[in-house]
Amino acid sequence: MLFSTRAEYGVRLMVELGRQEDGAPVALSAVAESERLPLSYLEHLVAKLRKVGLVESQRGAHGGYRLGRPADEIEMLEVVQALEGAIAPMECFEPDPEGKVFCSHESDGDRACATKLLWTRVQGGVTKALAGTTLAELVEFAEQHAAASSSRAAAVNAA
Amino acid sequence: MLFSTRAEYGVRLMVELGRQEDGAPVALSAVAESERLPLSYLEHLVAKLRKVGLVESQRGAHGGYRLGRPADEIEMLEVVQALEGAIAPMECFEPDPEGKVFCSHESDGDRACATKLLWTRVQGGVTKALAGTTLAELVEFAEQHAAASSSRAAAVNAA
DNA sequence: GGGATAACCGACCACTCCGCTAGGATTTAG
DNA sequence: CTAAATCCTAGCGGAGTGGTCGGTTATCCC
Repeated sequence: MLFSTRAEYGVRLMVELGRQEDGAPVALSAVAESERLPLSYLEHLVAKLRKVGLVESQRGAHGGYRLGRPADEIEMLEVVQALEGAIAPMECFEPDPEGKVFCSHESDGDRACATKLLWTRVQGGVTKALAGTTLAELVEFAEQHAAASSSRAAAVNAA
Repeated sequence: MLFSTRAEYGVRLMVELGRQEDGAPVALSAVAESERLPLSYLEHLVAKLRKVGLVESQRGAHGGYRLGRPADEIEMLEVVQALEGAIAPMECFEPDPEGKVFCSHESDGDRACATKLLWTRVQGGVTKALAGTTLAELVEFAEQHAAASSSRAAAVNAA
């Protein structure tokens, strides 16, 4: 398993927030119910997203969460990084501030990291996939899926 | 961390075997020493590689392991899969026999997997990177690195 | 044949992380 | 004031990681 459920749940949460096109905040309990996820666990995840500004919160009654930015300006790389921590294929890979990867064994002198070539490529593939996908895409995908599903349901009800 | 040390150690092992161009088997203890890895742990890893035919073993004195095929016919995807199990970005992704991904929540009817789009792309990126790299490439990379390292050492000795 | 060498095999173990719960404190709308 | 919501910290059971250990089998060399 490349990622844990934190990424899965967190992304689902972000999509759910993204579907709320007006700025009204969505209560976490609503998300928990519609996605059938444990509320108290979601609280931990949303805290991570809030810390990096991906979501904003409004406390008190009728409060909730909303996106910190428009969905089409949110790369999924940021989301997953906030939830899972830095994306590194291997223990010895420390994330360089500027996208580049760095192997902490490198200074060992001997050929410690023949594997660096491989992990660098893997990391490139992952970050490219994540950075190349915006939240808006996922929201649209979900919307289509929901429409298809509800029209199926309507057909069943009609029959 | 995308992968555990199993992949790291296992790949290092494969590279080490690949550097032995003649068919002579390499004792695991030799690999363990030159890569500074625990021998008894390597035994478990090499067992997985043997089970899928990536390496062959010769028992008894002067025995050891050799590659099951030429290094340039070994995709790293196979190696990593043998070591880490099927590459799936998320719990619900079951590996289809034919490269395609399949989400086990899909039949839920509701929009369970808006995230499928994202994980599919991620998985594509990873498998592409892994499948597009052969063991031969890594062996060559290690050889260059070793050459540079030893020539540096020679320079130091000469000075 | 008898060592020595090395692949095999299975059990076990400490530790960490994941997924989740519990309980409370704080803020805010009505 | 009170209900609803965010926020915060602590803990916890289970699973997986990263090994270790002891023993068994196969093979070469003398």
